[in-house]
Amino acid sequence: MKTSQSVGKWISVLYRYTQSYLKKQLEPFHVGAGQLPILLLLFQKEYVRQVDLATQLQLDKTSMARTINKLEVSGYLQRNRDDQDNRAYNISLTPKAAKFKDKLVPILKSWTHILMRDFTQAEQDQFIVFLRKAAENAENELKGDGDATSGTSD
Amino acid sequence: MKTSQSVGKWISVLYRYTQSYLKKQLEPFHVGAGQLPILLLLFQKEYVRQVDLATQLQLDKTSMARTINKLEVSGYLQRNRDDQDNRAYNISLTPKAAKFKDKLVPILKSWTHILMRDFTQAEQDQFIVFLRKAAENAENELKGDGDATSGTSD
DNA sequence: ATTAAATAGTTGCATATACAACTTTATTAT
DNA sequence: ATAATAAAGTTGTATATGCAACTATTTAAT
Repeated sequence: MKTSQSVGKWISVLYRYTQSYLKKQLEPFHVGAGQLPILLLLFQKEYVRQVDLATQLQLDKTSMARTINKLEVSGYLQRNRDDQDNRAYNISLTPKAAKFKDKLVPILKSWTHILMRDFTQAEQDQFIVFLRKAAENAENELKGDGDATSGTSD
Repeated sequence: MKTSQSVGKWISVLYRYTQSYLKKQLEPFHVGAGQLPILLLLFQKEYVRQVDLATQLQLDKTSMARTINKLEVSGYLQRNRDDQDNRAYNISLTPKAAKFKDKLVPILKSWTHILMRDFTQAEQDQFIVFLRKAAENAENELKGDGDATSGTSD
């Protein structure tokens, strides 16, 4: 099998399909697909500093700034200056966002369900293991992990 | 394991890391990551109609139009009106693109190697099977039904 | 304390991409 | 043949995202 190209290709396809599906499903709520990860994280944390959102979601901080801005304008988030650090914002959900949770979670589950059709539970788990491992490998490469020796052999 | 969110998340992370890596590697050649799939396809087909490029790469035709335009401006592609159909363009590589192949392929391979570090060959194959299957499931959902059995060629 | 260096955020600019609406050509149906 | 419909491409507009450069603060160094 010609692995060289396929991984990237299918990841790209899956990414775009996912964006497309979520965009459509989320239309009634005036939320974009890119905004979801923030909400999801905040369903669990109460409040998080903006920079930490970027780090934890592995997004550029400038993208984060803009995405948060959209969510604030549409009334899902609020920003408060951190008492300790006057540069930082603490981001937290509004009641509107809390109420939205019950709509959002099923949408996400439905998409996962669609993607994983005909996967056994074991396969699903294995798939996720692969994805995480690949992501970790990617991250080690991009933030210089030093050992870049394995390069182009094949 | 919490599958519901993870698949989408890691796909997104992998997609973005891939774009980032390729962008950097391709900088010297003035080619963007989004332009690669077209070149790769044309390394194998001599010429392809614009609309077929979009279909085969599973990209929107308007995105395709713009991407092809960039590649034409930077001298990698040429468009010729189809003799039979005066609406259609046949897209083909320029010599510049042909020469670029020797640089491009290793870059792609290196990224795959990075992602697949510590994967056995069997795991790599399995991973690809999962990705394709998920993509097929997604496609079946988004385009109601239809033939997602692109199979064989990649 | 002052200054230098690091951090949190923002803005400008660029790429990748999709959807809707539109133009130009082809194809089909009557 | 005509009209109606479909297909190939393009343009306007919007989202998601990253990098460089910049501002405002905080922290570390001397």
